[in-house]
Amino acid sequence: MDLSALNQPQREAVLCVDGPLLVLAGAGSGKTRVITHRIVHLLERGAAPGAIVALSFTNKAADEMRERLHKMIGKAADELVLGTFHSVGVRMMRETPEGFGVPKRFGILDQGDQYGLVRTMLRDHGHHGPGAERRYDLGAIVQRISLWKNEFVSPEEAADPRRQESEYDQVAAELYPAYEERLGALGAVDFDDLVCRIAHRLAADAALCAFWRDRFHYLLVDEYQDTNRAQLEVVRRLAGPRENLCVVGDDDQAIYGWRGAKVANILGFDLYFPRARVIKLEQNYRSLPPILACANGVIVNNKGRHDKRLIPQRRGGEPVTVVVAEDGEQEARWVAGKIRKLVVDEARRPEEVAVLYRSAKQAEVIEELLQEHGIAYRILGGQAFYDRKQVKDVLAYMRVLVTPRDDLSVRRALDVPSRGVGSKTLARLDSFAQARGLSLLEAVHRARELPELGARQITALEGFSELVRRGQAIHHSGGSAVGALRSMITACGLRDAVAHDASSAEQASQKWAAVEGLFGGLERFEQRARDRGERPRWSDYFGTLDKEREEEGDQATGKVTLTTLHSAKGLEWPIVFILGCEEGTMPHKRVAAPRISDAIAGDIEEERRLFYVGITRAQDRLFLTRADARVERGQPQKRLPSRFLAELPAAHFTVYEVAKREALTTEALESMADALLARLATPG
DNA sequence: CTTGCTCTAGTTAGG
DNA sequence: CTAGAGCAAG
Repeated sequence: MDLSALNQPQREAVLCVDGPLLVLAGAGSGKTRVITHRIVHLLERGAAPGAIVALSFTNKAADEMRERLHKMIGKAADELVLGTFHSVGVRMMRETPEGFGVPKRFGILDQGDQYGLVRTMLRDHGHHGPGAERRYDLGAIVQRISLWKNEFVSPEEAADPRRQESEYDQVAAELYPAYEERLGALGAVDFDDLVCRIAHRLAADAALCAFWRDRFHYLLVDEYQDTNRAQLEVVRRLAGPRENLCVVGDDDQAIYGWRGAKVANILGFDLYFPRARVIKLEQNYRSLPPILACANGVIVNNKGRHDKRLIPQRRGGEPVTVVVAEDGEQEARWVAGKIRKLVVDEARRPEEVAVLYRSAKQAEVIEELLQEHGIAYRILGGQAFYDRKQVKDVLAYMRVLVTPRDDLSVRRALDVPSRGVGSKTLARLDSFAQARGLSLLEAVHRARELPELGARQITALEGFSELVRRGQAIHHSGGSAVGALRSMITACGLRDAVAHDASSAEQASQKWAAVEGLFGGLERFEQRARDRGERPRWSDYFGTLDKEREEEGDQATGKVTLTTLHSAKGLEWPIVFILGCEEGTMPHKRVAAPRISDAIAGDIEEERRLFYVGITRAQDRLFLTRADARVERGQPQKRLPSRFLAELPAAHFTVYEVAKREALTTEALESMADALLARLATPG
């Protein structure tokens, strides 16, 4: 392998294969390159591809890694164990289910199921519904249970009054054992189990641990600053005394403390692995010097961190621009106008531009304006396509069609659109099915046999039963499953229900557009299978929904990116805007004013890291915008500049005030540009 | 069981 | 201001 493209510390990180290694990889320091080269190096030294495990946090990151390796080593890349902690966890559990104490075919609860479970448990325990003196935030309860599991706090320990600081801790501790029991009864695990159960069992079962240690000889962990306690434990157990472990991360980019990540894992790496070697990658190839000066100037204000800084490898560059607008509207107009100038006048490609913000809602205004200006955009973060209610509903129908024994999906389909089948009827069907060992759908087909059901309910259930039979008839007679799905969806009136729920015609068509997008994805999948002369394997489709979205629906080319700061991590653009650099937004006000439902207190240093992550996304030009006032909850509010702006080194930024007059000038320019464009667009 | 009114909260994400 | 959730009436 050619190592000449690497700098000295990068080369060391690639070659240092014995013992534990911590690579502190600053933003833009060529981290991915180190990981891929290291893997290739291991292979060249004779490691079996299947013995190399590289763990990451998202499927997307894992796929990108595999893609890069594919280019370097070809087919051998397919044998590497590259995946998320969770996906590798599933893989291990499927292979040795008895070792991990799960049934051969265990189910995995998604967040919706999990919430549903906790909701009913709250009710059963009298904390919800009539007579309850308090309404609990479901998410806060679920989060606590999740955090406990990941920190190996047993239900008994959680119930210890000494560790209960709020009412929420009490209620969560009360439900925790019942929740675990219920999971067991369902033969299912939740996402947390995919990691913490692995940790538990590897610790408790020496033979099992030996088996997996023998399989996985070389461990790599990416984004190590995001690992939690359970993930650390999995890594330790798998590494064993051999400690052939390389972790890569950046404590300055730790922004997931609120979901249980422990910066201590990376800060105290040498405590857990005393033999550890530490290599710092500080040379930054991404950004121009003023941007890095700002990044360094901000991040040095944090206390608990590894001492390091970003050293520019590029030259030149303009100072960072701090843009001050009078209000949120003006801020948005200025940004959108600037983007248009960049794209129209300076011929920058839209994909070179990104707009970053703290919370997903901030995208709306920009979105609108970009639409007005006819500039294409894509939105990262926020609610994922497959999490949207309409999409989930239609997907439930699809599952009823192709995997009719999937009770959860039957339940969901039965519920939407409303057809007069509520919780009572469902409970009766459930016990009927349970008693005879039937699936829920079979019980629905035999609704007539249930004497306790009302005539209305029976009619409704028979309607549903008929709907499904027709769909299945089309599907099984060799017709298109998606065609069958379409006819079911049309017949059941889901579209009307969506229209009815929406608050405007525009919103209705937006929501339905998501459904059409899903149909499109399903059709392409079906078509591809046909092209190969096979029957579509829907279980594969359901298993790779996210990838489908990435490949089909989310092409970045020709589009400006709008994203939350969190989702921006790991990405980069030539031109970056960061909106709302104000107290209350960044740092977010909830950090200063926590709630009793907050399981983890906010952390000002984490907010600073988030800002730092934003800054370091920019390659060439960076605009930090803020408004002096903003409409909040319908009322205008005065806003103060973010304290982080005061940390920028004076020599490396300039302030640009969007005065009223200039805003007018901007608009005047815009309308001139419009006129010009219109003339250009008209032939002759 | 569904509908419509009232109340409340309003960060960040992923498997 | 607005979306989602809970509650009381049809």
